[in-house]
Amino acid sequence: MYRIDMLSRVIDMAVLGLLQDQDLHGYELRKRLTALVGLRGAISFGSLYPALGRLEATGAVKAVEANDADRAIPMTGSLSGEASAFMARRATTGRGRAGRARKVYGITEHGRELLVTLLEDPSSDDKAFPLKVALCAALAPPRRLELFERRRAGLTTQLAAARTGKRRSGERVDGYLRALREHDTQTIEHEIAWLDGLIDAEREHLRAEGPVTSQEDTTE
Amino acid sequence: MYRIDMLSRVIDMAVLGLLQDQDLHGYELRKRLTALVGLRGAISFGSLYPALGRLEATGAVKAVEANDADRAIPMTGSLSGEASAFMARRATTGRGRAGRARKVYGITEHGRELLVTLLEDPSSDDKAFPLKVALCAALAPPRRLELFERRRAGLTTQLAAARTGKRRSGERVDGYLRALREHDTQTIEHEIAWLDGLIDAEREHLRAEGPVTSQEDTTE
DNA sequence: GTCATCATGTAAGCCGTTACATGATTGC
DNA sequence: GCAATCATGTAACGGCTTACATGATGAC
Repeated sequence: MYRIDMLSRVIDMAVLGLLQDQDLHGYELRKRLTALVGLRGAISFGSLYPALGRLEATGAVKAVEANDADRAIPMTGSLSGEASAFMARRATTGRGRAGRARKVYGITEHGRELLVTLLEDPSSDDKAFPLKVALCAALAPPRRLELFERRRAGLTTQLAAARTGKRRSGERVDGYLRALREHDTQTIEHEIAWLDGLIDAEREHLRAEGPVTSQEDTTE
Repeated sequence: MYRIDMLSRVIDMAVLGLLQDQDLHGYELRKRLTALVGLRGAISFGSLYPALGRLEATGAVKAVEANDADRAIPMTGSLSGEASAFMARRATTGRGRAGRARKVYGITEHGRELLVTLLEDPSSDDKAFPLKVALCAALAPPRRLELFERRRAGLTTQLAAARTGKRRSGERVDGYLRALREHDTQTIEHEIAWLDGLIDAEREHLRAEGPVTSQEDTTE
C-alpha cells in the first residue's frame, strides 16, 4: 500500500502536513513550506511539483475543485467565496485572480495514514526531526512522546561520544576547533533541556487526559 | 588556476585542511574526517576517493613516499620511522602493516592556496561554517575576523526575519510549532553570543599583535 | 509595453550515499 | 579457515537545485 521506496522523503512529509490543514495549490504550498522549514534551506519547484505528482499517483493527495465551504483555499489575492470550478483561463471569477490555471490539492484518507507512518518512522528522525516536531500534533500522544524520547536518547549518545572520544591518534586540536566542539556540546545540551520540557508536558498530558492503564498502548 | 567549478566542494576543503597538518592516506583521512565533521554526517569512501582524485588532478595534492622525518604518517598500527618506499605488498617493513598498498597524499603549495580561497569564499559559508571554524587557523587574522562577522550578520538577519515574519496569511501555528520556533530563536541567539566571544578575542589579538595602521590590510 | 508576480511543469546536472568488486593481513 | 580490519577504488542510484519553457494578469 505505502510504497516503501518513498519513505524518508522529507518533502512528502512536509506537503502532507500542510495539506492536512487545508487544500492548497503548488505555488502557495511552496511559500508555506519555505516558512515552515525556513532557515534550513528553502525547497524549490523542481522538487515540489514532482513530489506532488508522486503523491497524487500513489493516492495520498488528489486534485480538488476548490469550492468546499470549510476548507478555504487562499487566493493569494483574496477572493470572496463562490469560486466556481472552471474559473481557470480568462474567467475572472468573483474578484479577478491571475495567472495560469491552478491545481488545488487535498489530502486523502490514505495520505493521512501515510503522514502518520512517515512521522513514526524512526529512520528519518535525524534528517527531519524539526519538521516532525512541527507536525507532531498529527501523532497519537504516546507516539509523540516516543518521538521526543528517541531524539533525546540520540542526543545523549552523541554527547557521550563527544566526551569519550577525546584525543584520538595524531589529531591536532587548536583553539578554534576546541571552541567549536565546546559550542556544539552546549547546543546539544540546550536541545536536550528543551526536549525535557516537551517530554514533561507530554507526560503530564497523558496522565491527565488518558489514564488507560490497560493494553492498547503497546500496540505496534 | 583554481578551477571555479570545484569551489564550494565542502569535502575538498576538509581534505585539504587535514593534509595541511600531515600527509595521510585515504582510509586514515576518512576516519579523521568523520571525527572532524562527526555529528553532521560521516563522509563515505564513495565520495572521498573521487575527491582525492580530483584534487590530485588539479595539483592541489600529490602522492608522496611516506618517509620524511617531520611529516609522520600514522601507520594505523604504529611503525617506527624508516618506512621504505615499496613496503606495499608482502613487505613487513619495520613492524608489519597490513592490507593493500596505501597511497599517501601530501598537500602542495597550490593546495594551500586553494584551501585559503575555499575558506574565504563567502558563498560556501552557510553549508560549511563549522568546518571553516575548525580550519580557520589557516586564514590571515583579518580574513578570519571577516568570516566570523559575516556569519554573525547572517544570523542576525535570520533572527530579524523570524521575528518580523509572524502570522502570515492562513498559516496555522500550534503549540509544537511555536515551541520549535522558540527553540530555533534561542539556538541562533546562543550562536551569536558564541561568535561575539570569538570576535572579541580576534579583535584583541589583532590590536595586540599587528597594529599595521597602513594599507596591506585592504588587499583583495 | 514591460516588469513583477502568479502558476506549472521539465531537463540537466551536482553531489552524495549504498552497494559492489578486490585483496592482503592479523587474530581467533 | 573465518571474521574483522585495513585499504582502494567503481557503478548505480537518489534527491535536490538550477535553469529552461510557457503563459496569464495587474500595476506602473
